[in-house]
Amino acid sequence: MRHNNPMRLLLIDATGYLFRAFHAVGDLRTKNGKPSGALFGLVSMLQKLHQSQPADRCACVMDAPGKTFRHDISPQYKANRPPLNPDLREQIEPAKQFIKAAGWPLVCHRGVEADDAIATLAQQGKQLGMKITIASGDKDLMQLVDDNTRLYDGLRQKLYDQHAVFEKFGVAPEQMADFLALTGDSSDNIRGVDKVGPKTAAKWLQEFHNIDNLVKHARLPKTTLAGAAANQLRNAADSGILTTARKLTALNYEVNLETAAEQCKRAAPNTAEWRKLCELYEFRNLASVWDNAASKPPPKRAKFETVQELSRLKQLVETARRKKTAAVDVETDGAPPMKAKLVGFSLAADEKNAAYVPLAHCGIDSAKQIPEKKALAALKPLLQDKTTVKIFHNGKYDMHIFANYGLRVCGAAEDTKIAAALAEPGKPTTLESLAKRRLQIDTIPFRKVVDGKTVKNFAYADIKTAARYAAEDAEITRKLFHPIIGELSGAAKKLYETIDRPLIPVLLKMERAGVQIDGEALGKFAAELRRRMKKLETEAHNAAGKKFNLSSPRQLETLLFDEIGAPTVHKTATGNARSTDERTLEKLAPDYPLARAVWQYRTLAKLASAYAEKLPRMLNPNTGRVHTDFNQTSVNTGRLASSDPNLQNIPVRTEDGRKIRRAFVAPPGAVLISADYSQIELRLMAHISGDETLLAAFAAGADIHRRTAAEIFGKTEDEIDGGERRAAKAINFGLIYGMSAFGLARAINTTQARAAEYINRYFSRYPRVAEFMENIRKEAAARGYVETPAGRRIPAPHGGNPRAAGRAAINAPMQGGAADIIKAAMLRIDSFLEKKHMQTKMILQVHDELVLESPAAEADDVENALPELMCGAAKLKTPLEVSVNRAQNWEGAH
DNA sequence: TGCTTCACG
DNA sequence: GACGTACGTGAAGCAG
Repeated sequence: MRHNNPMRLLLIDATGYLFRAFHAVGDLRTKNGKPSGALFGLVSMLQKLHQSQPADRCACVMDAPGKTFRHDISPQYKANRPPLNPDLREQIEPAKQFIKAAGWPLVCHRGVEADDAIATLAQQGKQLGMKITIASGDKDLMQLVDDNTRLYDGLRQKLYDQHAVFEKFGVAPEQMADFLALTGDSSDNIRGVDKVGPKTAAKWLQEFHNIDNLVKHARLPKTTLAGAAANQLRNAADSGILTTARKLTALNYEVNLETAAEQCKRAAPNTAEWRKLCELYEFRNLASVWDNAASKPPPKRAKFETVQELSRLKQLVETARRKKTAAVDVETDGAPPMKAKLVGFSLAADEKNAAYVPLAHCGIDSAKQIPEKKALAALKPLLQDKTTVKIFHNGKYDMHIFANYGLRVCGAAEDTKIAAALAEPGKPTTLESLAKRRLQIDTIPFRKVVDGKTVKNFAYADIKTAARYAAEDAEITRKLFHPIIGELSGAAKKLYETIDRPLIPVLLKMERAGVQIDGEALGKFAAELRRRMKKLETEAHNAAGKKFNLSSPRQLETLLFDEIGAPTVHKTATGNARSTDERTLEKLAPDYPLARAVWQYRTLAKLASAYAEKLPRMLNPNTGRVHTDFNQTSVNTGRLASSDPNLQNIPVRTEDGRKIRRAFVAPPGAVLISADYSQIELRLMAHISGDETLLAAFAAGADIHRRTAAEIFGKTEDEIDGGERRAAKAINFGLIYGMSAFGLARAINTTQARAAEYINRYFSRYPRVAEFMENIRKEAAARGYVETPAGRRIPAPHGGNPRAAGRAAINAPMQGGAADIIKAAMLRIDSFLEKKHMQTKMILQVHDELVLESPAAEADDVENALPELMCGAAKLKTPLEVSVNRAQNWEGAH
């Protein structure tokens, strides 16, 4: 037995996955009609399992035809199963072929159910001291969980240990067989005790531990087990139903298998066979999954060097220019991009060498560093060489740093982070994770170099350690470039070359331009907010009868629900607490002064701390402006995200909130111009669905909500009242999110039945929209992704709540499509401003809105040009519409 | 670090 | 029969 480093055994319930995939993926077929959905689901799951649950031994276990010992116990066992779907049956044999081609040991024996084979292998593994993971979603297998055995539900990505089993069922794993016998199992046609469901079964087993003891107590003359369920328990015990059920739910740990757990070694994948199968079933994305890991040797590592002589740096620059490619990476003191100081840079000038050039390290080893000015002067010809490709990973950051030193990056620049986000949408794009995933290289973690304590920032790292880390970053970036770029094809390649890559310098300009903030006005407003908060705090303390922290949901929960006795409105998302969110407080406000005071306090607290006080602190002392960071890869749908500070969530909905927006100002002699797309996501829905009624409404330039109301309420637009228009607006809004009757009912404060009726009427008036919703759900499940009209792939969530996944799939093409369009518009606007040599600058993007700062003399020309620049960014079946306004501040320009 | 809440489109 | 309940973010403040 190995104690320190136990062997890991992975047992996969392949039959279970095949069945679940068959229902989850839906009707996917090859072009000549062979069903392939279940296979696709199973094979992708197996491949993911292999990565997420690494193991020394593993087995794919499948059911085999034939009667088992359970049929001898009860002839009814599984007798209620409908006949196997022929499409599913057809996929069982190919599933085995895929498993074999991947090199996984396959365990499949006539007369042995997968569950029992897994139990037997797990038992063997335990005796050998292995750590066991069972990959299955089947609750029958929960009984195998113990100190060394976990169950992993790959579809839901949930790992069950003893604690998690108890959490879910209310019983320990070793009680699961009793639990299932009591509740019965309709899918296996096991009759349990009538009137006993999971709650009662768990309650009984918590008190009496097992069935024998439970039945014993149930038969005592003075038993506490009374009521209908207890009577049924005695009946089931008397009639033998319970004994039979218990025999059926117990797993058999001793079935005959030809393979022992110890021998379940994974063989090398047969990549030729695998490719053949993938071609046959048209799984293009899966064909090459084994190529990287198995057949390719780990890449040769570069030689790392520290450059402390100017002449050597010049040599490297020459090499890079001769090679026409260089990977470049900067190291800084970690300050925000506009303020950060350069500490050093690294350069991978060819495949074999990666160099680090320390510039501003401050330890005892720092004497021999090339003077910063000389080093940058030597680097400049490379950064500005139009014929040499500069490869960065998140190049916008490096460009900021160089720009801080007056150095512009010109000519071809590539970005492995942006490219990776398009090549493998949804996967992490950090250098570290790409190195691991694509090159099988474990990089030195940044934390190992800069721990934040003894080494405050990169400048304090000793040069040797710093060089190893930094040179590696350049090496990895260079190694990643060709494979990632090579993988981009079709729409992804076009998006990279024409949208996402050219957007980098545009975003760089926007961030560097920043936005002017009236700090003084914000300071005054903050003081006012604090005064109003103080009053509300006193009110709340009086209402509560004691002092407490109004910002603590925990304290408020106790006060409101336990001490004051307000009714719970709803639980929090995790189900751990009674929510005190806005919805709750609003509901309780009329009856509970405490709720009303905290509700108002919260609103003000948010405005004060997140905006009125935060924004002036974010002013850059050099520029006197606020500079955000636009992130191109953090949103799966392709939207931009803004952070440090986030300028995409500046308040607008309330009067107090708009005061914040009023502090976003144009400098003297300039104006702010805001241009926003009207209903862009709804227009995309019209475009994608092709619904003629909806397209016609947009083509006619109708008030879309009024028109929708007229359609669903069967009236003319003139007859529509305010309430009806509001309802229609909520529906239009909800459509984009894949609404449910529940959600709509809540949004417009009506009954679920009425909301369902509205939705039905909508779909009968706009049938192609209903079709689109259904198709996109299916497509997401079948392919694992959906696409925007420009072909940007957005991964569909898998596992978790399938309804939520469907909604995300509906939303993605519209949210992502709008993002593609506004990005294209930004590029057009940037080119326009450059061509006209204008001083006007784009400064903000808020998903469907662009904000520009324009000298008064240019404002008319810009305002006139914007509609065409933005509306011409995409050709849709419906016209795009933009509204443009200008003012001295952002609020006024809206 | 995770949870809760809340600002935006 | 319970559960959860519109999509996508970033950030603050609390509590452990």
